[in-house]
Amino acid sequence: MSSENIDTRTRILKSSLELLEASQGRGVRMTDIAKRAGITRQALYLHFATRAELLIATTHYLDQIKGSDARLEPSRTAQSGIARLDAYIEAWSEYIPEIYPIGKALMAMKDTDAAADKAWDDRMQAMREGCAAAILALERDGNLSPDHSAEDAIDILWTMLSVRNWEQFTLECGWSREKYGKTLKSLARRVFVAG
Amino acid sequence: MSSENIDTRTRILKSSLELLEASQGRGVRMTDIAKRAGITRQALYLHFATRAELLIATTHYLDQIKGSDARLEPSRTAQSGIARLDAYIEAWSEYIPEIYPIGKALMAMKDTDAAADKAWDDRMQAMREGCAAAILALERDGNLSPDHSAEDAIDILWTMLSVRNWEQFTLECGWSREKYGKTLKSLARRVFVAG
DNA sequence: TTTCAACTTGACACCGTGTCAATTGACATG
DNA sequence: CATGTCAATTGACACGGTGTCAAGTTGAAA
Repeated sequence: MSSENIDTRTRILKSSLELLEASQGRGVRMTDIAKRAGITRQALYLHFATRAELLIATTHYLDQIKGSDARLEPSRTAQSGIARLDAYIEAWSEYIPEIYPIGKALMAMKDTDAAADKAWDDRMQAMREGCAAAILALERDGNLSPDHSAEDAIDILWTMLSVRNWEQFTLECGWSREKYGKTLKSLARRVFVAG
Repeated sequence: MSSENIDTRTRILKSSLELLEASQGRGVRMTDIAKRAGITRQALYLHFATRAELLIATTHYLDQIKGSDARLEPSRTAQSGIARLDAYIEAWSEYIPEIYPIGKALMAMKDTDAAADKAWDDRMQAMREGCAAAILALERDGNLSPDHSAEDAIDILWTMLSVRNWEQFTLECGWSREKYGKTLKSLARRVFVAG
């Protein structure tokens, strides 16, 4: 096994991520992660104080190995507000499936664990920045529909692009990634672009 | 106390509902419900086999006392597809805040309890019928935007009106009930009505 | 050869759900 | 009055999952 001399902490994060991905974030216990990392459950606590902390560390690990969060950036280079909106939705639709499993696990703890709640909220707040940037660019171009204030438009885009919505479209309605991306882009144009 | 000779089952349901409403569906335990109903936790199980079953019964109790579900009907009498869409969104925006607390509790069990999962899914499937009726009426009028097939439009409306979205708009974005209703109606027109 | 850190073993606490057996108290019926 | 029934009580326990603790092992570095 190539993974034998990897440092333990990393092996834990890798195991955590693999299990979460395999189960779409549902039903992954500390025991399972420990087993897969080749250590005891108790040893997990030598590296992470709580399950929430481990889950949060797993998101950072994911970002680090996939550079996922960086991929949300390129939309900033787009010229027009419309292009920026499109680019952002495209990037986001690639990104969601990757964080979904770990996001799901974190969301499941929202109600009982303040740390998990905050960690996920922070992520969603960061994603809101991207929505705001797109809407503001649209406004600057004079292309924002007069139906909504910029603030409202941001709320709407942010909600349209929520992970819960992605979950419903893909998992419940059976939409493909392509259909999701294509439809949300068209929806966003229709809702936010004037005329 | 006027509630003393009410039949126990009803007293339990009443307590369950009150506690769920008071806490917005979060952290209500069997013990709490029993205490409020004036019986022991164990006695709860003489009336309901599981927590999920009690929660589900609570939704029926809520429908019964508030006649909430019936209020989703009047949109059927509306003339045009557009009026129907409006009426449905209006009724729904009145309805959501009422079922939200118990819905929240049910949703929290989705991942671990199959019965709760199914019960909530059934509700959402019923609500989808309303969405379908509105979209189909719009299509019959020749007013459905050519951007979407009827099926896609139903998926989209259904997701737009999801409880999770309502939660985000009102709880996270701080929208009032009126703003929610008004904005969703305007959004729906813009997205679904041709021209 | 000692020392230290990482890890193991095994036990235990806490919470919330669900279960069970034995008991109590009220009420109805013969 | 005795008997039975029914709803509820008391007290105990199981289970699953998280988190904790004390004592022991192992391997590598100093």
